[in-house]
Amino acid sequence: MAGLTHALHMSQSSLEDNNPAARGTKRRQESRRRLLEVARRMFVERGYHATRPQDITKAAGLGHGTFYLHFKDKQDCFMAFIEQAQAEIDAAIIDRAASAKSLPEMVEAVLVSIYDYAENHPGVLMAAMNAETVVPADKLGGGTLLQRWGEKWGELLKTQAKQGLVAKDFDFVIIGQAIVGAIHQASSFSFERGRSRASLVKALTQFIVRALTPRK
Amino acid sequence: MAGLTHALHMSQSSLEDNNPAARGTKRRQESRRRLLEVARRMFVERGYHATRPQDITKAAGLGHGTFYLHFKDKQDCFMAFIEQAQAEIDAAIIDRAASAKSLPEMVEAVLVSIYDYAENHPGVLMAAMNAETVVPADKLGGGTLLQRWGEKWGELLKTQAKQGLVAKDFDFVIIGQAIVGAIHQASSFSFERGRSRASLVKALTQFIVRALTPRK
Amino acid sequence: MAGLTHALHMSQSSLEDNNPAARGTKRRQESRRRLLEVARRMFVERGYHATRPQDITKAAGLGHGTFYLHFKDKQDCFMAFIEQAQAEIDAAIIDRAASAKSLPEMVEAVLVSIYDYAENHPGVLMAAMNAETVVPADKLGGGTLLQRWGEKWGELLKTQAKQGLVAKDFDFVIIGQAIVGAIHQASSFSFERGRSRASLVKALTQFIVRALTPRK
Amino acid sequence: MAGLTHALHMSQSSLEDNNPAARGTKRRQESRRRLLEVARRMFVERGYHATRPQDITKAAGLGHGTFYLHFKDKQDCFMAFIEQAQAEIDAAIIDRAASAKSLPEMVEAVLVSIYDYAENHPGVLMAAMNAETVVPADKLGGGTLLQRWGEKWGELLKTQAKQGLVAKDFDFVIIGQAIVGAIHQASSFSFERGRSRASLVKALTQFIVRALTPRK
DNA sequence: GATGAATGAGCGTTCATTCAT
DNA sequence: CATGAATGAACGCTCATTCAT
Repeated sequence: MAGLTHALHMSQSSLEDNNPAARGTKRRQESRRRLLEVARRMFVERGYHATRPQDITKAAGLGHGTFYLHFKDKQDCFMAFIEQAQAEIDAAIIDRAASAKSLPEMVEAVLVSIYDYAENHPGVLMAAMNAETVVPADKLGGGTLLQRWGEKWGELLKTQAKQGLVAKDFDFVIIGQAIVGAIHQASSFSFERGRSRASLVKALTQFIVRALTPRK
Repeated sequence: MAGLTHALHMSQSSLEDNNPAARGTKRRQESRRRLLEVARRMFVERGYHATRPQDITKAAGLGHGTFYLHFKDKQDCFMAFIEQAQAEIDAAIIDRAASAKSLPEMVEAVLVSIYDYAENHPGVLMAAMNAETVVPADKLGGGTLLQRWGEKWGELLKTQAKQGLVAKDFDFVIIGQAIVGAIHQASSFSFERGRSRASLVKALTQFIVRALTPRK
Repeated sequence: MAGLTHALHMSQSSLEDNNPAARGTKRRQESRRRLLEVARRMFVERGYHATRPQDITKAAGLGHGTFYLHFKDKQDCFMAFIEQAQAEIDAAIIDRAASAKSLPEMVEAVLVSIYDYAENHPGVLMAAMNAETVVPADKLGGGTLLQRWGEKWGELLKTQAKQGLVAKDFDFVIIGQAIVGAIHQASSFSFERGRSRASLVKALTQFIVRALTPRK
Repeated sequence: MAGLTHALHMSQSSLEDNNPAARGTKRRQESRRRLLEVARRMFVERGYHATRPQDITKAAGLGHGTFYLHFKDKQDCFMAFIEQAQAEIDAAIIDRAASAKSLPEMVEAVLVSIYDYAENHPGVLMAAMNAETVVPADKLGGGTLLQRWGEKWGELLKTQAKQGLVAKDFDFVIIGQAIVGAIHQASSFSFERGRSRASLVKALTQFIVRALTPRK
């Protein structure tokens, strides 16, 4: 499963800046942290359009203008949130998937980690996935979160195919997308309908494994 | 394929009004038709937030106030558009899927009809699918378009399973969602990347059929 | 003196619009008139930067938004005021100058009419003259008010020179500017210092006439 | 030409402070000097309203707060610039005019020195002349730059008249203003239109000398 | 003396909606 | 039935200034 570990290392730029001058003082960093924390909560709970910079700063206990000390504008703040969230999500899923030993195990590991993340950070996953409905898409690093996941799945499956664990006659680029699409839609549905996580994991694993496993 | 034909008969409320007084004259109906036509084009091209009622009425050659003669508010207009679009999309897909004779044929028929629709009505499908990012979700009839499609697929597969055309040991509710999710994501990706429609149809059909076909 | 009568016919576009559709209803016209009237007063009394669109609409007894129904933005409103004022000033001065029979008479007529206008519309003349400190200059029609006046004086003097009323060996383009500059500065000074109008008119006429009159 | 040499000795207050405590260290003086240098450049290039204290301190390589260590507020800084500029301009013009031997020579000397200064310090002259459109006029020492120049011209001409070099029957207070007005307007026009400096100097000298020279 | 993060009143502007005509 | 002028709450954002460090 090592294939998953060459994770995405993108868009960390605004998360940490090694230039000591730009990194800012402790106070500055603390303000930014609080703003981003509040912004995250509000973007998730109310959505982008219903969240005003004023609301964010007020809830963070700061003045209106402070917002623009840390973010170019509202959109910039949203993107900082999205990048943070996507990095976090990627990390959470990769950590678990990396330890998987077989195809079923991997599918399960990914599903479980997604489910865990979604439970522990309600709404964040969905916000991250719908980021491109708010920001002109090309401003986000390399397409949708789902698309990037799909690409990783594709690469991963290609590797697995070489080892004979997955049928070789697939268009892995498309199949990668198909799988993450299946996971996404089935998961949102299950989650929303309050269905048991176990049944979801079982059904999806079964579906994906059957599709991919090579036949004699 | 009859399973698919009990289409959605929901939320027609604002499409036709049975109150004889309000049903209106020819002129009234004509105004509404033009408004909705323009609204559809604008919602698709510019998005919900970038479309103002003024823009719609102006492009329709009507006065601003006329908008509120036909729609309670902007959201109501958007929902009318969404309902119209969803009905249209459902119809377009059902028509073609209904004639399929086997699982592969059906998968292909659905894919082809989706692709055709998307090509002939650029943006409409995506707008319809992202409707819930604009309207509080519970106001839309019975969840997401994708969810409803997933439910239909589920029912359909259950029927097919009884006939032995599909493996019986699936949780069809979840698998229905998984399939439409796979289709959606793989399709958007292919479409966006300008990949050939044939390769998409082939890959997706292969994937879905392998997953579902019962093994000896 | 007919030279002065081919007055400037520029930038009337926003003062009156012959397109019946755009001309608007009586109510619309009335609103615009009131806005412009108040705007004029405020721009003159407080200056451009200290006048907020809100102040204008409030004093005009209208809602904030109404401002933007009639003017693209604050600057557009200012320019409408400037154009109105300049047209008015031009008219006021031309009317009187047109009846002059000799050089001294003409100088006096112009001075008197400027003085009259300045007294009856306090501040307007200065606002009109300093318009280019507020608007990027090239957006105003053909340079400064003073420059345009200077050009007219130049043309006028050229005509007079041909008739032998004015010395022929002048660079009339520059002299035109010099004269209006002299008038402007001497007038503002006199006006501000509360000096008698008669002494101003006498001194300036004397100065200009002596400079221009041909010697034997 | 001694008349011109009793230059303006006003409003030096913020240029040097005789309070020994506040006069400050070398470092302090150096900071102020740099701020004023940058401020001057920016006020000239961008104008008062488009220049923020932040821009000044940043370009000067100082912290934002430092600005208020040296200037009460933005307006105070602007006035310091204006006073500096006016003193500089006065000096530049007086130096040259002081050596003139006759009326034509003097007029020419003044024109040449103004032109030279304007070329060597682009925009400064204009900024200095329009200072009162930015600062409430009465805060500037003794009226407009142009007015003060006009007053000096008046005094000068009175002296010349006593010597019989200039006609005696003028209201020199007004004529002084008229002359600087003529110079200002003709010069700005020529400068802006890219006309030759020689033709300007010739035309203006001719005009002024003819007006003032006593007749037999 | 110097700093720069923080401030918040205030800016110009938009737009969904109303209502007199 | 249709109109379009009018509305005003609300928006995202700026910037001269303060003050704790």
